[in-house]
Amino acid sequence: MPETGSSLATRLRLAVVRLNRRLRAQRTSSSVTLTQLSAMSCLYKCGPLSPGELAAKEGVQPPSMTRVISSLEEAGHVTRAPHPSDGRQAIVSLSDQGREYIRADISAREAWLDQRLSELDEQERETLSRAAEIIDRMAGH
Amino acid sequence: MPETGSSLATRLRLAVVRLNRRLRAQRTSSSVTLTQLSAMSCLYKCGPLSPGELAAKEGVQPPSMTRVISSLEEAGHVTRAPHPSDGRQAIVSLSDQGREYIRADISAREAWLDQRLSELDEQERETLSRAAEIIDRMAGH
DNA sequence: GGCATATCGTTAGCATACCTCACGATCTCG
DNA sequence: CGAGATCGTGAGGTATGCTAACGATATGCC
Repeated sequence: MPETGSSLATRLRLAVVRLNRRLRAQRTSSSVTLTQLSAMSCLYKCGPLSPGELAAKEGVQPPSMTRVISSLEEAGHVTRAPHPSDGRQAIVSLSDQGREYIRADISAREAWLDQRLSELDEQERETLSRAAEIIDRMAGH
Repeated sequence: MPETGSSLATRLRLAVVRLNRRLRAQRTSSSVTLTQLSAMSCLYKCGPLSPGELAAKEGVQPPSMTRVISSLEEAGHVTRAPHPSDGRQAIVSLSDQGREYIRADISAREAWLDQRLSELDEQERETLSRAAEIIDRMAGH
C-alpha cells in the first residue's frame, strides 16, 4: 500500500471530479455543451447509431440521451431518421454541419486543456495518454 | 502524433467525462453526494477552513460551496463556527460524526472503482496513480 | 472619529445534466 | 391475433455549477 496519504481510488476520484469541473467550466461562445460534444464525438467515431446505442456507449440512461439528441437536432448538428425495418428504432447521424462543427470547435473548447498539457513534459503526457486508455476501458466504453 | 484517432486532449476529456459520470452514478444508500464527499475529504486532509478557502481548494465559486456546506451542516457532518477575530469569516470543521462517516462511507462509495482497479495489473495501477497526481496538479489543486 | 471601499458569506435566480417512473408505439412469438 | 418485450420519449425531481446582488464586517484614508 503506497502511502501517499490516500488510496488510489480516492486520489483518482478527486482528480477526475476536479478536472471534470474545469472542463465543464470552459465556456466557448458556442451553444454546444460538453455533454453534447461528447455525444457528437461518439457519432463521429462510431457512425450512425440508435438513441439507445448512443446512450449505452455514453453510459447514460435513454431518457437523458433523448434530450441531448433533441438539442443537437434542433441545432442542426445531427439528424433523426426512421429505421428502415424497425419502426420502434430511430437512427441518429451526424450532419455535415455537425461534422464540420466538431473539427472547428473541439480545438477551441480544449484550448485550456491543450495549454496545460503543453506545460507538461513528454513523459507526463505519455502517462496521461496511457491513463486515458485505461480509464476509458474501465468506464465500460 | 500517435494515431489512436484523436488528440490527447480529446481522449483525456472523453475519459474524464465518462468516468466522472460513472462515479456520480454510484448511489450508496447514503445521503451524501459526490460533491459533498469531495468537500469533506478536503476538510479531512486540510483541517478546518473558511468557506472561501474551501471553495478555492475545490475550484468552485463561493456561492456553490455555501450550499454544499449548508447540506453537510444540516446532516451534522460539519460545523460552522465564527472566526475569533474576523466577524466576516466563518470556520468550517469536520464533526466527529463527519470524520467517522468518511472512513465508513468512502469504501462503500468507491467499491465500484476499487473493483475495476483490482482487475488491472500493477503497471496499469501505477500509471493511473501517476496520472492522478498530474491531473490534480493540472487542475490547479 | 467617520465615511468610502474592500472583503466575506450568503441569498436569489438560472442553466445543465443526470436520474426514475410511466406511457405509447412497434415488434415478436406462441 | 393477442401477450409481452423493446424502443424512444415525456414528466418531474435532484444535484451541481454559474452570475448578480445584498448585508455585515473590516480597513484605510482624511
